[in-house]
Amino acid sequence: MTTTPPRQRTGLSRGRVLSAAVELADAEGVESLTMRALAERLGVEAMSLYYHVANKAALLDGVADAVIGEILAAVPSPAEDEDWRSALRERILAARSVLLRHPWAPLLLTRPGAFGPSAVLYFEGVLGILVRGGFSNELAHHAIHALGSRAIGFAQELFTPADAAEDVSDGVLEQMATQLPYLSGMLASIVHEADSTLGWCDDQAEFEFGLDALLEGLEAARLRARR
Amino acid sequence: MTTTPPRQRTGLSRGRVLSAAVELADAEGVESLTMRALAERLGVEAMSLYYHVANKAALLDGVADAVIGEILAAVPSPAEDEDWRSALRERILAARSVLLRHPWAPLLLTRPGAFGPSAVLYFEGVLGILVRGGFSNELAHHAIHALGSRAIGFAQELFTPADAAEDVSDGVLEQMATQLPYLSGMLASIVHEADSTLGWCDDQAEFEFGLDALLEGLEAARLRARR
DNA sequence: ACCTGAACACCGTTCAAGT
DNA sequence: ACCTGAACACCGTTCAAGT
Repeated sequence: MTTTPPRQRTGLSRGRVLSAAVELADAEGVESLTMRALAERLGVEAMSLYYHVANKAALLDGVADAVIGEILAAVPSPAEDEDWRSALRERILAARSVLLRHPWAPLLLTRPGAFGPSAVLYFEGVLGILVRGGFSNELAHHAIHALGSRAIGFAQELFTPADAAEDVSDGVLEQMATQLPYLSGMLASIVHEADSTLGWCDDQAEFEFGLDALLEGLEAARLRARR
Repeated sequence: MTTTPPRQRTGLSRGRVLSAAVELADAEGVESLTMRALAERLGVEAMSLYYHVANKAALLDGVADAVIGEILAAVPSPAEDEDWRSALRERILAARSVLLRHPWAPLLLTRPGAFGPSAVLYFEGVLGILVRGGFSNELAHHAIHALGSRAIGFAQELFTPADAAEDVSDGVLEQMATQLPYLSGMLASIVHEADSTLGWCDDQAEFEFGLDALLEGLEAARLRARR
């Protein structure tokens, strides 16, 4: 009898495949999450993965739901006396703190098939907070749509003045002023803001501002509905 | 002298490559937008594309900006006497109507490099509406972040009760009731809603509800800032 | 039941070469 | 200046085969 090498001999499983995929994405980025690289990380041949996962799309769906599972574990259960707004705010910011550890997750979460069993449980919690807080089923449904990806802790943006910031260094801002008066004015103002010490925008602060604006609008809608 | 075949002999250009890419994505989906397929559509060899576009990433960035260019052409210029809220609402809904013709566009627009010259012009317009409407540069900046992808007409969601709808047909809803009381309650309510005739959710109505909630929250923030 | 090896069709991209 | 052909490294996935 020869002793096996000190590699794990537990055999694969869907769970081990998915958690290895999360680790790989964390370490090397999603673009490096290939069937072959994942197999190598598990000390196995690429084709072995197909026994535990139907195909690459199913793998990515599973990884997305695994991230939401991680969120579920991190999310606090609302206190009895807490109002809906701060309970929901707390839950969403907890979800966000998990996503910050997995910057690649939003890409997977916005794929069509990403809505899995953990997502169902997560939204059950969100919905419970809303309904117990006085939202009708219909209004709570609209509220969840209104939150969009913010409900799970991320906001998709494409406005990145940071990219334009490089060009602003020399006299380009003066040149911009005639063609883009509002943007150049805003950039000039923001440079002088004290609290934008690192980078142009404080992502966390912007996320919370947007979340609070939305929550305020939803509260107004709730009050109107009660009449 | 032999006559050339009736194919366009204009030669390639960055513009022709990009508009052909948009057409291809519209017709076959983004996943079919490969360098080889795009070349074939243009009656040219795949490698010829690299003369007009640095690589595939640059191609996708260009396509994303081309879509925003289309949005720019469709967006109305606000009337003189229009208040910021309805002017911005109108602009965003016009952007959305363009994106509905390119369902694949959000995927490209949320890529890191998608913020191009047309996006700059688009946000210059948004910012102008806000500043003329009484927002300070700082608050307008926060407002643009708060709008996120909604500013260009789409909302990223992953809450798709429609996917769960299939399973609800038989007695599963009763089975759900104990484990997922809130979701099963909401699903039961929504089925009975009159105006959800086709499908579960009216995407356009949900988008407008979320947009209006956000605009209401932003207006409240503006009023607070003026004091 | 679980894993493998060889092979296939398809990518993006390089490089030297044509006109 | 603009386009091409052949080749390379790398994908996801099939299939028949091993244990």
